[in-house]
Amino acid sequence: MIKNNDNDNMDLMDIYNKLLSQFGAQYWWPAETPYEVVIGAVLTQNTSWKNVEKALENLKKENLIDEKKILSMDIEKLKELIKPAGFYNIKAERLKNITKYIVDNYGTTNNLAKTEKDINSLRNELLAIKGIGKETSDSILLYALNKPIFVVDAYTRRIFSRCGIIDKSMDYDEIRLIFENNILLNLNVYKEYHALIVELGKNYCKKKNPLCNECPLYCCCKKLV
DNA sequence: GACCAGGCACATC
DNA sequence: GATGTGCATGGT
Repeated sequence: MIKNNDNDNMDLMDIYNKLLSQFGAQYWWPAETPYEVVIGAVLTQNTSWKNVEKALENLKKENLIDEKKILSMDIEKLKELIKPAGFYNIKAERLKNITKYIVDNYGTTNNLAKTEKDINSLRNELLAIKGIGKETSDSILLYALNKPIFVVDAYTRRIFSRCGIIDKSMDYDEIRLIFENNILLNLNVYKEYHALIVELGKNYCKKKNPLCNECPLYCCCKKLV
């Protein structure tokens, strides 16, 4: 897929293996329960994970990682607790929205994970919730519900367009399908690949350093510069 | 002080 | 359909 002097025909699985050997397994998502994944997925929208951790810690201190408690609690109190994660007014609404969907239709996130419905049906249900877009829904499907769907985020777009594998103009699902059609259909690979992309992005592929020769994928990118 | 972070909805053209 | 903007805190 990529051709250059250092790596001929590197495909998406080669890149996966390269990242895995560089960074090691990430064991995502960092959460103790599926519902904590749901909360984290909403809180991390356009927000660094460090800030999300502070908000999650506030909720954990009061034993609030619980669907019924979040649903019934005062929204102003919820805003206060998640404030460190930013955008707290809209995120409190979004947490209420998705939690109401879970409780009304499945009771708990654990029950939701056990449903017989296919991935596409579940995805459409999640996308119908106000505040849940594609990345958030797919993060929940993959990491909370253990459904094999590839998560595309800003790092995925940035890194793989710099590598020339995808085009910047491609929309979310086009990019997602490129990955799903070119990597092993394996839950663990899906989980690790996205986590490894984030790890790579945080360390080497920020907006400010578009090309860093320390980057494990430098060999793939430099021909493009 | 500017810029950025594991998005999303909405307005406008 | 593409592009722009508001939402907000905390780290670099």
